[in-house]
Amino acid sequence: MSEATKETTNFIKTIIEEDLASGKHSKIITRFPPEPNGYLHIGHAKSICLNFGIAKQYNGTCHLRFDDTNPEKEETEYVESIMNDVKWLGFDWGENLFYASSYFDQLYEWAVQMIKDGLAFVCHQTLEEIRECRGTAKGKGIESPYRNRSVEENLDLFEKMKNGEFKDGECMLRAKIDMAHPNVLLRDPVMYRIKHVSHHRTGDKWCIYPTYDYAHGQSDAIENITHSICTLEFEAHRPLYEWFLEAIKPLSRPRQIEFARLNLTYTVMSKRLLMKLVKENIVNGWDDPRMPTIAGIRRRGYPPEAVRDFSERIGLAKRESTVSLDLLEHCVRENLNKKARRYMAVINPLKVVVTNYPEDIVEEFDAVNNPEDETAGTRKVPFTREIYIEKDDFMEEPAKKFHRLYPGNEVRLRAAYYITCNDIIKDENGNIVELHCTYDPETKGGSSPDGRKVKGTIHWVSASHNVPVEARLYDTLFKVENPMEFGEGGSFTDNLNPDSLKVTENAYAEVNIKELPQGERFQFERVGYFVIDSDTTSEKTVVNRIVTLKDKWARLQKK
RNA sequence: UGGGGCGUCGUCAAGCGGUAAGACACCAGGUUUUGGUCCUGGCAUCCGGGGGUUCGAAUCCUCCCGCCCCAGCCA
Repeated sequence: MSEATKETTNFIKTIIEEDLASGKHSKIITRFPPEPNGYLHIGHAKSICLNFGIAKQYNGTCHLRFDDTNPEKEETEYVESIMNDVKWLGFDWGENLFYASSYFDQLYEWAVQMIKDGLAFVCHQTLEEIRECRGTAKGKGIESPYRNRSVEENLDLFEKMKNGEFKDGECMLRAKIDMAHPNVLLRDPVMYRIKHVSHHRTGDKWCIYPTYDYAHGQSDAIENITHSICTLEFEAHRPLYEWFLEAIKPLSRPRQIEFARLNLTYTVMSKRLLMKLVKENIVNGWDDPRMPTIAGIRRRGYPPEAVRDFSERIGLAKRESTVSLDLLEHCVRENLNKKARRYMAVINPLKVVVTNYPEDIVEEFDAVNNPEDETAGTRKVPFTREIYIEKDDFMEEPAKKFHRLYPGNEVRLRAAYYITCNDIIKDENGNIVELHCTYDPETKGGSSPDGRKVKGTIHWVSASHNVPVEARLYDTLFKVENPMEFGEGGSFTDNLNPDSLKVTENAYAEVNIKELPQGERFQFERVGYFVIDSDTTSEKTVVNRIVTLKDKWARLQKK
């Protein structure tokens, strides 16, 4: 079950294996090329795992390259968060940290060469003129009147562009391809635009910046990338990617391969929409545990190994798809089940007085830390006459097949004693405020010498020896599988789940919780997996629910 | 309607001419000091649809249908 032994195959790995077998490549080099203009999300995690995973599997390398060709949107803050996220996922780019902006000189030289070869020209058309001349999808385009300028004039003009002699948008460098090409991207695409804007790395050195199409393939070539893996929407760009490579003829010829990006049920993945959730304070920042951002799932408590496992299990193909959140949660549970220690906590307390138990005694029981891992050992849990149990674990009038606590029934308190419910104490409004039970001293530790069976085992916390916790119970941010399905004139925010976060009022956990460091993941038995949140202080312990346990009883009740 | 892609179980996804892997979900049982975990069994006579080629097709040919991407000086 370990992730390392569970590697599957996919069409990209097949291509790589063929290239290795044929001798086309002896070393595989991939790259993860984020634009530093936003936070990474789990969709990026798929790409990161793919690119770094392939490099690892085939003894190659994977570069981290910031695709920073548009200074208007990019910031250093983002490059830091991106590096942090990649590291958290467990990948290491070693010495291979690059920036497209490092290649601006080389890119410029190549552009000059292209002008000399008659493959590029400076165009003075306006934005509107370009748009009109590009033609419609079915009609042909019209050539720019500047298309046939002489090499000398183009060289002179391009130099002036670089030297800042033109205003933003006044002119640009275009590739000379074919205005009648059926693929509109090949109708003399823009290579350089003028932006008198400081760049986060090159400062004011440049006022002309290369476009994605002109920069990406060449950056791949400079880094000797063998397989340039990107998402489906770039498929139509591939002919252009190859055209530039053919025009420039760099030593290295990378190959672009496209795959379908990840979509997940009950969430949205677009940067624009995630930005809106943050900007409008619908969530509490980029690292809100309900966000699909890497920062969000990290704070939520998802283990990076589970994310990697998920990434491997979803497979890879070219057909667009939406993966069920169930699979991600399954990966998280599977990972945590084996690693997370168990503790007890009562989320919604109901007081129980064990009437035949001495008043001034505190007994300590040994509780198993993790039934899946013997080496995890045991811990001491204090037991007293007054305890809390979960409200849901008691029913005055038991439903069918309910085998927890109800009048006259005996249940096991996990790791402690068997108790039987004798009395229900209610307030003037008829609300149950307290239960009176009796325990059987012979059942110490949770088993009876006579071997009698109890059907239910419930968790509990001492009413006097505990630590109050603020438990943040997270659910999906949206209440429907596809948040983008909304009515006319509506918005994806119409599908927000009003119960995506519930904060407990008076939850109590066993004292051992106090020792756990921030970021520690564990299970509250029978409740779910939790993590110590960064909002925890010496006065207040805050825990986030990572994921619930599967609940067969809840399913039974629905029937 | 121009160009580029894609259509296999509820959701992902193998399969590449020899008679539909696997995972998640779901259903039914068993074990159990977590109604958790674990274990056992079930779950596409059928591969978007129609024709054709072939002893034999999800895999080849053909026509049709559906969905996605492309008209930023974004990536």
